[in-house]
Amino acid sequence: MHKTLGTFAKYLKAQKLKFTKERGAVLQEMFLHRGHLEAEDLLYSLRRKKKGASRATVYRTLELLMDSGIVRKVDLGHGHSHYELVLDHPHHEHMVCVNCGKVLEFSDKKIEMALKRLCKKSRFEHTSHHFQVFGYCDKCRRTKTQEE
Amino acid sequence: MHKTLGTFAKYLKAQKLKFTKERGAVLQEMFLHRGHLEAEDLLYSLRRKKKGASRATVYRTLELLMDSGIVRKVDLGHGHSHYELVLDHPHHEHMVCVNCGKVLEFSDKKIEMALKRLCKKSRFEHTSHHFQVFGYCDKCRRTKTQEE
DNA sequence: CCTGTAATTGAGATTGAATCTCAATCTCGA
DNA sequence: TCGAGATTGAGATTCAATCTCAATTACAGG
Repeated sequence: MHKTLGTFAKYLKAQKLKFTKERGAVLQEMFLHRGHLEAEDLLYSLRRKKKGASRATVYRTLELLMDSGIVRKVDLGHGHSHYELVLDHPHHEHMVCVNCGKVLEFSDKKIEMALKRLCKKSRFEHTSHHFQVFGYCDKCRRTKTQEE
Repeated sequence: MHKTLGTFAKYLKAQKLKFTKERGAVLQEMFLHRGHLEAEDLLYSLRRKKKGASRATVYRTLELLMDSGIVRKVDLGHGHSHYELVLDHPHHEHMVCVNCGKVLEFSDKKIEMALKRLCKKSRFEHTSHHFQVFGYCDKCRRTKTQEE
């Protein structure tokens, strides 16, 4: 947290932006929850603690956190965004359980290599990608089988 | 088209639903445009031809077309859905140019295999997935380089 | 070809995520 | 400490998508 806070402060200063308690609160909340967080959850979580920040500020701050490389936006196929801390967490993909919503992370060198090769073939300059796999996690798979 | 129309009619009958001119028009429009179509574009395209179908009907019909396996929903990372005909078009992934919006399709056995293996390892029952790659298509890549 | 009924439609309201507006407030460097 | 310029928040707005419900339509059975 301390290090990340420093990164954020440095980023803000470089952009001639200001460090405010609202911005600090949003970053702190991201650390508290870890995992994949929705903007609305973050908003209500802050409200409950009376450390409010308006909806607009939450979204604006998340934007800044992304620009400074502290947070990344995650698409879990829910039709709205989730956010996660980058930290020492390298790029990865997500498996989403369509029954309980659980999210597993994975990454695979073979897939990365294959993608690189495909882009080259299509003369496509890759900048980023999203890969969401949907299905049933171990637990829900078992439950489902019993019910049938 | 004829064959697909038959499939749709059969599906509707089996579900005790009715074949209406609005539903026919939506399916026809999907054939006219091919490629990846947004629901709103489809709506306005129909309106221009006075073969209207309300927004509600367009969305409802797309839902039916998906249930009957004629159309599939595509996530191109735009924050809203696109739709494409399934036809003899097997499953594939998308490369989206962030500059001009062009969409390239690809699919890769190696990636499929790797994914299968990963799911097995995580005891995850795969049902579907979305894979969007963002970057610059050949043309935009060249233009971009010149401008720098 | 009729008819009755259950499905369908469309206009407009509603939802939910996300963004915008702008007057009041706050931050921070000089 | 002061003031310019950044920030905030309440509420309006946008946009995709869904819902509501009265009026309309399709179609199976007679």
